[in-house]
Order: sequence, then C-alpha cells, then structure tokens
Amino acid sequence: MVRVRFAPSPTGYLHIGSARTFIFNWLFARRQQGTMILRIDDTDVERNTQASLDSIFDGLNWLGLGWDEFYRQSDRFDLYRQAAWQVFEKGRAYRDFTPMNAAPEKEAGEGGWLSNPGMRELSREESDRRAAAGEPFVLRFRVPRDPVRAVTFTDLVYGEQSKSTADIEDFALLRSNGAPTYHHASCVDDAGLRISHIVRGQDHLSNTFKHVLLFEALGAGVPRFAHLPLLIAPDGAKLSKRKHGPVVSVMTYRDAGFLPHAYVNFLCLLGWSPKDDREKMSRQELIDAFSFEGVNRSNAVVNFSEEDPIDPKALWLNSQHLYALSHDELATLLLPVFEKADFHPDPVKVRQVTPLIQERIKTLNDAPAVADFFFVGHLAPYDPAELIPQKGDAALALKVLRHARQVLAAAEFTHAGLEAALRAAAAELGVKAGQMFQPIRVAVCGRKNAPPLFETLEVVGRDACLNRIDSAVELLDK
RNA sequence: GGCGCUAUCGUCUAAGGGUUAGGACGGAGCCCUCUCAAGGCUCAAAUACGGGUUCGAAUCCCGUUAGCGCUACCA
Repeated sequence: MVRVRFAPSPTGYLHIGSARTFIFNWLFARRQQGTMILRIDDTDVERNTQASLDSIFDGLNWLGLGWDEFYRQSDRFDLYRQAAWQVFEKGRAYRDFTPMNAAPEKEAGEGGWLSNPGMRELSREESDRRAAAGEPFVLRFRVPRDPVRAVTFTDLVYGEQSKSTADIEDFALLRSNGAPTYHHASCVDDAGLRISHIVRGQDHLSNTFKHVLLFEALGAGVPRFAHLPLLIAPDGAKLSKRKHGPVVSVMTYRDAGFLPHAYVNFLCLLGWSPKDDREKMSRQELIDAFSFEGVNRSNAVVNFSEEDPIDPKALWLNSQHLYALSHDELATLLLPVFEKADFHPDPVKVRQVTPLIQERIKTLNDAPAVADFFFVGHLAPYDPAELIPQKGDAALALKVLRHARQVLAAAEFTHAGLEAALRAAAAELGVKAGQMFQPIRVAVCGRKNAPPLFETLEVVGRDACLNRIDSAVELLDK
C-alpha cells in the first residue's frame, strides 16, 4: 500500500518548490491508488506562525488537489520523546551536556565535526547523575563508527547512494528544551504513519543517510526514497522571498489570474517529463503519466526577471488551458474578475463577451483591460488620430463614420447582417474594407486593437455604437 | 575544508553507444486576416572542458571546472 506525505513547516507562505513536492507526492499517490498525507512539521515552536499555516492551506486549497489524512507534529511531542528515550535505552543515543553555542567549533577553518568529544563516551552513571542534577543536555544519536560502515539506500530518482558513517555527524534527536528535532520527529512519524515512499526535495538527499540510521535504531523498516531536483532562480540561487520577491509564492499565481490546474501543469514540467513531448496535460493525463523514471536529476530554473516576473512558459500553458475552457466555464470564471474591476457586469453580457476575448487573454486578469469597452458607459478618452484609417485622412474618417452611422442605424444587428451592411457600405464609398472598419472599431472600442468588428458591434449594441460614433464624429469635426 | 548531488539551445526538456541531437516557451520572419489575437509554416539557437574505453561517445569511465545541497539544540 502506497502512503506518501507532504510535510511543510509553517515558517512562511507556500513556496512553489514545496507546491511541486506536494503535487508529485499527490500524483504518485493517485497513480498508485495510495494515500496522500498532509503533515505539518511544526517542531520549531519559535518560528511557526498561524499566519503561515493559514497561507499554506490557502495555497494548497487553491491547487485543489486535496489529501486523505492530516497530522500535526506539535500534537505529537510525547510520541517523539518516548521514541527518543527508547533509542537512548538501546544505547543508540547519548546525552550531550555541551552548552548551546559552545560547540567545539572549527577555529582554524578545518571544518568537519562528528561528535562532541567526551560526551559520546560519558558513562551512563555520570550521564544520569548530571541529568538528575538538572544540567541541560541535548539527546544525540550515536552514529555507529566502532567499525566504520557504509550507509546505503536506493533513491528512485538519484539511484544508488552510499555514505560512510565516518562522514555522518552525531545529530540531535531532542533539544535541551525537550522538543524533538526535525530529523527525529520526521522519522518517528514516517515510521509511525507507515509512510511507504518519502518524496521530498533533493536538499534532503544527504540527510537521508542519517534517517536510514535512525529508522534502523527505531526498529522500523526503511521507506523508499525519491528526491526531487530543486527549483532555482535564473541566477542559480535557491528561490527566496527576500531575494526574488513574490514569484516564489503560489498565491502570486492565483492573484495573477492563473487557472490552478494550469499552474499545476507548469510545475509538473519543471523537473519531470512525460518523455513524449506533451506539454498541456489534464489532471488525469498527469496521473497516468507520472513516474519517478521521468524525474530529472538536475535543478530546474524558474524563468523570471524583474520586467517579466512570471515564467513565460507558465503564461503560455495557462493560455492553453484557458482556450480549452467552454464559453460557459470561462464566463463563470470571468464574472468575479469583472466585478473586481468595478465593471458591474451583467452575467448575460459577460457570457456574450467571453467568446470574443477568450483567445486574447493569457490570464483571467487580462480580461478587464481587453474587454473594458463592452462594459463602460463612456469610453476613456483616446487620440482622435487613431480614427484615421491607413492611407487615409481625417476627411475620409469622417466620411466613413457618417456613412457608417446611417448604415448601422438601419442594419440588422447580427454578425451576418452587420457584415453584409458594412461591406456593402465600403463598396459604395469606394474604400477598402479595412479603411471602413478601422474608424468604426476605434470609435466603438476606443482603440485600434480589439476583437473582430461584427461580433463586437453586435455585443456592444446598436445604441452604444451609434452614440460612440456620434462622439467620434464630433471629435474629428473639431 | 569534508561529504553528497548535478552539468544538452537563453529557459523547460527528449535522445541513455550509431539521429541532419527532437519538441516546447521565448525571439526573428512568412502565411492567414477588418485590427489585435489565435492558428499554420520557416529560421536562428545546445551536448561545460580535458583525457580515456570503443569501429563509433551527448550517452560509459577518469580528471578538471562550475553550480547546488548537507555539514544547527532550522526544516
């Protein structure tokens, strides 16, 4: 039975790298019909905040993938302490009374630290006596070095891994305040929750040797491991909010008008490939295609810059998913966006506008800027020169608009009716269709670039069209 | 410093002994066209470096360089 977990610590918003780790866990769980567990790794009481926990939930909820079981490490401290003392009783851990901040630090820059001399070999009697006297200590794991041996495991992504116990430090299990460390709590839970596969960032690859040792000391089976390459910034540094700003938070993409699934799709393609050139994939396609074979070993750059804070590929993928939506689905998503833009939109109007702008937006947030003229009572001021068509002058624009007004006053306001009427009008005037349409477009839309003319006029409606053309004529006449 | 991991177009990636090194984003151009999009087509763009092994290396091995990670009573 496959059981995987995503274990964020609530020390900030949901990072996009964490989001991807969550997604890969989720995909693997669904693919294997296993269980997805969300576990909050909040062992560092000092650094955890409720705000951060809330924002992690916000991010996860937006992604919309869900989980099957939920745990919180701060509820389980007794479990960790109990487990730690069992390890101690087995002789696999010892008390280290070295005062905090007084570690035997490398003065001469030689580096490397394995254990606190003396403490590891302290007799049980001496250790018990000092503890009873109230001297603070940290409980440290005793890495087996009597004969040095290799710790090995097979990573589903990185392959065979091996490290000598001569290169593994005696890491802490319990702090002097009795709280468990990340390594300890994590392993106790992974064992206790019967996690079958630990899928996490590659930054934990070298920690895994410690964890393997701990699982053994705990008397637990060792889970399978799959480490994921990291997401990094264009400068090669790891993504940090301080240095790279909001691009590292998933909420940024929600707020930018991304479709959650499009963003999931984008994240999946960072460090993983279906190996068949597919890019836009549905949730089910991702589930069906996912495997650790397809995961890369090198870190992936999220491509953004100051001017362009969103990866262009993410934007493209979002547009592809946007274009695939039905008009009704998209209209439903667009309604709140227009509301937020203060357009006081009528749902019927939004539904009419939707097909006209669908292929002109890359994010939901692009819609108000593209569709403003469908909703406003009065057009924002524009440069009258825009009304003048290619190879024409103000006189031509005026002639076209006056004639158009007449024609539109009588025309049947449907795509076919408008097309027939306006093409005929152009022929009558002896101007090219483009020269006819451009002044009308600018008069009605307030700009040169807009959706195709006939359907646009149809949705804007006869009254508004005539009024706007009157205004344009007035503008040119001055 | 020690230990571990990694290295294909600008970016995401495919090819895992034999390919003109493929696709996508982005860029340039053309087509379509009432503008803008969308769509179609074309072009530019890569195997970090040096040694091996082999008839043959992007691919396997060694070294170098570079980047990243771990080396906390953070996670």
